[in-house]
Amino acid sequence: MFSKACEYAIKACIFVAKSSMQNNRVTPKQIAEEINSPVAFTAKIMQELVKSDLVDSYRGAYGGFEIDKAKIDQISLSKIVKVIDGEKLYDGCGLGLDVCNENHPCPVHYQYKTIREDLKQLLDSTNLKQLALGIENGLSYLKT
Amino acid sequence: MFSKACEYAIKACIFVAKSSMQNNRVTPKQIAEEINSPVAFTAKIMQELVKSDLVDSYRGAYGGFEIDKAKIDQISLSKIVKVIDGEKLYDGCGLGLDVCNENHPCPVHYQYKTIREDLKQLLDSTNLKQLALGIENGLSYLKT
DNA sequence: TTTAAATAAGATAAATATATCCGAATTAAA
DNA sequence: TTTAATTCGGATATATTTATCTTATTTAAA
Ligand code: SF4
Ligand code: SF4
Repeated sequence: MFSKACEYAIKACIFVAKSSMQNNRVTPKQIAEEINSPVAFTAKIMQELVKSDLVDSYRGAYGGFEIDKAKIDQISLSKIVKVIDGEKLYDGCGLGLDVCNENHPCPVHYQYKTIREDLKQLLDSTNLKQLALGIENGLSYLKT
Repeated sequence: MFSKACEYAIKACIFVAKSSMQNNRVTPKQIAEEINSPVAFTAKIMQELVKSDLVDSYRGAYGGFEIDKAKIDQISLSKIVKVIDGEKLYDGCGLGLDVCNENHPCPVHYQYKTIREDLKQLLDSTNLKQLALGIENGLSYLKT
């Protein structure tokens, strides 16, 4: 479904969001510890998220990553997925045809279409605030 | 969604099924031509499908691949996907937690669960006969 | 029995995804 | 101004996926 990098990105964002709601910046080391991921790889992914303006970073002592509190409920899963995995889950073909439209459908088009629509809907309508609250309330977990 | 190998496998099976319905065996070269895939890689994938008993192969002159006509509507997409990509799409976690169940859900569990159920349902209920007929009737295409 | 056409199998290569390492730049505080 | 903590960027390493090549084996028909 998602690439490993994207899984890490989603979990990292949830943790950074939760921390930011508590006014704490976090380091790659803390993130990796919290989501059970390789530190350096996670740091690389954070850089992409920063470049794409989903996360803010501050260098130097007492620095780290944070997300503007006012933006936390504006960041949907789809924004994160698009930054890391691109658009293919979003509008790619179930069977990877180059040309992919209603007039030239692949064999699974009719079955797959509604599922892709539902997935889009899910990714668009789920934001970091909801997910961070889920973690805070013990309804869900970032690692085993 | 699916790996490249799995996309080729699905398309190849559809083409073999369609050909078998017309009593024609097909070679890897014909398959690759028809689904726009690399010949040798496609041949490797066909071997896995044969080993898993989804496809029959016949060596030597006038040989090739075919699917028992009586079995074509018994082969669901889920069987093919499981052979090539394994169970992870089927029961893996949206965010790749090692432990994945209702009591210890990942953050997207509640949103993702129904989509995964729908996808399962789709893969289980769609069989090669339906898909092959779709191609035959010009309702869908195997390549661009 | 010979030949040509075909799959099977194993080795190898190329491309991509995942992961690590290190030095440079930045910054707040002592 | 020095130090320690931090991100940034580039280089490198490893693993996995995708793709190719080469040889052996099988088989139907001539
Ligand atoms: S399912 Fe439909 S939209 Fe998706 S690739 Fe196939 S034809 Fe294109
Ligand atoms: S979505 Fe649910 S079932 Fe899937 S990995 Fe997450 S917790 Fe597990």
